[in-house]
Amino acid sequence: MTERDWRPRYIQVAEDLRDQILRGELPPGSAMLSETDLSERYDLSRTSVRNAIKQLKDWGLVRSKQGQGTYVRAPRQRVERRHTERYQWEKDRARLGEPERGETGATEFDTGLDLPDLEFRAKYTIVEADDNLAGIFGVPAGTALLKREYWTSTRSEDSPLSLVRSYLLRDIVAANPDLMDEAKEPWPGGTQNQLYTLGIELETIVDRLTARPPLPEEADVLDIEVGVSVLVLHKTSIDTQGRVVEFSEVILPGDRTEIVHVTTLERWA
Amino acid sequence: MTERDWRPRYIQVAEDLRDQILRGELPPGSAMLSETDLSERYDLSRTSVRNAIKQLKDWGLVRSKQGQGTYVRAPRQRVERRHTERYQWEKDRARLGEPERGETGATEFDTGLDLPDLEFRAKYTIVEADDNLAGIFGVPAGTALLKREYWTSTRSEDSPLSLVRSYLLRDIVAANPDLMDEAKEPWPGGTQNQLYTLGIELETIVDRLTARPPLPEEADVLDIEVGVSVLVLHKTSIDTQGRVVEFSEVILPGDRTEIVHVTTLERWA
DNA sequence: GAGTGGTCTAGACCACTGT
DNA sequence: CAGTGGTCTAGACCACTCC
Repeated sequence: MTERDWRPRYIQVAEDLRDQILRGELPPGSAMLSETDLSERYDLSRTSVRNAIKQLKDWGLVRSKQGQGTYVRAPRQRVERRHTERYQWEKDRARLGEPERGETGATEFDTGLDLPDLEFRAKYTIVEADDNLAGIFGVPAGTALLKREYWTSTRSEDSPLSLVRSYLLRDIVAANPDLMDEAKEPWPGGTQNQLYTLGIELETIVDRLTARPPLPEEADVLDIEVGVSVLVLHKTSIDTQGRVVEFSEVILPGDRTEIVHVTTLERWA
Repeated sequence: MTERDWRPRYIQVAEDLRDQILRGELPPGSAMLSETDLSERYDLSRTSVRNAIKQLKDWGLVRSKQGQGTYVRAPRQRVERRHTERYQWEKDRARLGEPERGETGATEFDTGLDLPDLEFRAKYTIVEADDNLAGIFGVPAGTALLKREYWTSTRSEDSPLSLVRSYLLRDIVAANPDLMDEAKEPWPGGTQNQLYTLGIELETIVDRLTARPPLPEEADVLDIEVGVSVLVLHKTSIDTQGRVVEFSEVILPGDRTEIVHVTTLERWA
């Protein structure tokens, strides 16, 4: 750390520690000096040192555990979600019989993931459409919807890869009682196959993407610091008749998710 | 604020103020009580009150100005980036003559925005490809690249909508000296038209999206708090011969940007 | 000059984790 | 138990803005 710097001391400390982490002197998983040690080391009060550590948390570089210490975060396994290909792939398989679908070896569902070792929990409820959902589906507010919530994770890690809230019109789904039974999840073939059993063919899927800091409960469930961002995906599925048949909100941890979209352009003559 | 709560006082204060903001009792733009006033009001030290305010900043709800006060942030105008349509639209116009392109009334370029009142600054430099860029373009490390940096904003607001770092192979671009002159920006017709003057036709565009907290300098330039997220878009443009001809990194403020991708599925027979 | 937020100190007690 | 981070206090001085 250089002398004579006009910036706040705690920022200088934060940057010094950041550089140590980025240079690999403080490898992922290693413990930092304790706050009291750091305050001696940098000749600062513990409050200022905590300020510096707060910065590092906001940058997503460290995490603290009460009673233990502060550790350098390991860059976690990043997961690619190739939406363009995935949606078509799911559609291609939606009409196949269950054996063929099973043979793909993939647990296919809403998240677009096809890792072989996925695990998830589901919860179904019936809710009434609020103004926002009513607008999306083009139905009156108060219309009954089937709300499906998913917590998806890989078996190897316990922190979920995604949180999903998915909505379907109850009156449409009711034609196949199996679809209203959360115990039937994971449905082999995914949502598009579920819709196929109702005679619905999807034609268009619209992804809308934003980023924001996680809500406290999301940070908790996804096992991320408040200083890490989440991707918010609003996915609208439209069938061949132009009806909105499904809407889902997917919350993804920004530090481990990469969403891929491929646009193929028409050739010039 | 209810009595008897096991959570930290500063969190309770933050939530109390958050609720006041969400209920509209503290409208956007209004000043909050000063830190000293708040510490009297809640019977807490100024440090704890500052802790609460830090929370509100992390949630993106308020901003402080030294010497003035702390103000409720106005929810900013959200900008939609409809990538799927945009890329094709840009390609359709790339071959038109300049008059026709001008007639569309849009300043078209890399960001995918077509607001009529866009303003931006550009900076061109020649750099050598690092390992990462070399891998993307499939060229040896050290190959000369034209690096173009853009700061885009609307004329009505002074905070930029996006930061763009775009890379092109210098040896390809050199065929048209106009393209290496930053004073020629904004190029009517955008990047696809620039490439057209070199005889290059794009066929595929790959968008890769992630979210993370902003770096300090990004937060500064985009005028967002460190507690607000940014969307990071890595866009790779591939021509009809499968060559990567452009790579760009776009930084977008997560609180005002929504990226839209439309996937059209093939019809069942 | 008065008031604001930004930084910083030198303490204190607590909850939690290890041994 | 000792050591850790989490919370909190009651001060202080500073840079900045507005009047």
